[in-house]
Amino acid sequence: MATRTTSNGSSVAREKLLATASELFYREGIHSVGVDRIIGEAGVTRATFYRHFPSKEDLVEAYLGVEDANIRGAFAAAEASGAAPKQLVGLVIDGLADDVARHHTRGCPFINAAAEYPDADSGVRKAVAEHREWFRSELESVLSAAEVPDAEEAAGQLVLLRDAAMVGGYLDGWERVRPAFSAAAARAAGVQE
Amino acid sequence: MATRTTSNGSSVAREKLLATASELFYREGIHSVGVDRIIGEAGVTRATFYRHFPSKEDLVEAYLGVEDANIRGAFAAAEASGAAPKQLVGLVIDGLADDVARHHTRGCPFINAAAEYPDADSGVRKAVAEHREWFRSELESVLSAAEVPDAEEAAGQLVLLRDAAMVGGYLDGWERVRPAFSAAAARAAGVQE
DNA sequence: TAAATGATAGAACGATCTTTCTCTTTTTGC
DNA sequence: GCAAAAAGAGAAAGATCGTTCTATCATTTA
Repeated sequence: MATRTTSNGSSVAREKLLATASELFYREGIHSVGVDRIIGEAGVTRATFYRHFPSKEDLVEAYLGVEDANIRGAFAAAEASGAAPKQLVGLVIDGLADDVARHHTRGCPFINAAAEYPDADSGVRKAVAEHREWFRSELESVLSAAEVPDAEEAAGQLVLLRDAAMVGGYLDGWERVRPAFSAAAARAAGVQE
Repeated sequence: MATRTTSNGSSVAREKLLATASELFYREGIHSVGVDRIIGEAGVTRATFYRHFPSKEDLVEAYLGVEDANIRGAFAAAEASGAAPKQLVGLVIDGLADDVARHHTRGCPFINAAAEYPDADSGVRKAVAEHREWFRSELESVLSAAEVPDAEEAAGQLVLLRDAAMVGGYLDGWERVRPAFSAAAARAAGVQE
């Protein structure tokens, strides 16, 4: 009786593969996780895997797509909360910190992926570049709306700080990074701590 | 007539292996570079490789050791320059920036390695942790000597900023990161820009 | 000079990698 | 209810992975 397609028309096997791979790629790295492992834990056969993803790299790109969509969703939710522009800046910064502390304790999926893909022309690196470009401009528009002076420079600093928070949270522990991040982010965005 | 040991008593083959591996590991990632590739480019045989490094992981740790030694050397050179403590802070910050801009354009070797080694108990991750611990305390002592108020917090911020500079320099290009890094680093260390 | 060490050369191990294939069963869309 | 599509099951390809081995040759050390 088990259905084979999910409510939004996608395939159950595909979604299971993507969820399993996302978890494994993030937790253990991309080259370290083989296709056998993914299909085993997803409870799916090899043929099914290759029906949905022509190659492993397609799956990797889909994984980054999931991470990208998650973050875009978080921004969209914050913006839909009806907060005033200046409040939104604080919400975004708190949201970034909360994300590092609770969900991304193994570093940034994009930074980690880039460490494994040196070729800047590869699909993976293009996905990374596009995500970062979006993130930067999204921050800039939030800061602009809040009338932060020199929003472009401030956005650049926030990108910098979030990269550092991701890396430091992973390698040194979030508690050790939190004070420096909070102070610097608040100052960069021109809000009181 | 070619000698088999180098001037400081080490083995020529070992040094060639280490130099080749360091280059390849940094440029292309660790799991992406196989032993065959390393011995091929080093012009050394498999048996020689395993004589000097019982396993690939030993070579990886030796590679991180080289990177660690390079940075320690740079700090030692700056300290031996005879600059006054307050000048030394500026020298160090400039040195970090210069290093990112010129030598470490593929990111931080330690951060990249950690992305590929999720097990915090592994030898690689221990090497990463030790390096970061040393780096942090070294910065703190430089800042303390310059009588920077709250050197511990300032050191934490500089670690953060250097991580970010490494990552951002690799993924976004150094020119895009430089302004934010320079401004934030100078402010964190309490020196004028 | 003799013995010990280090390096060369190359085959080969078993494991794992990504990918392709055939065949059967189940579910979906019309 | 029927044809088409999706998934299950499993073998197997071919490549590469890290590692071990047995030889032979060159160099260093005693």
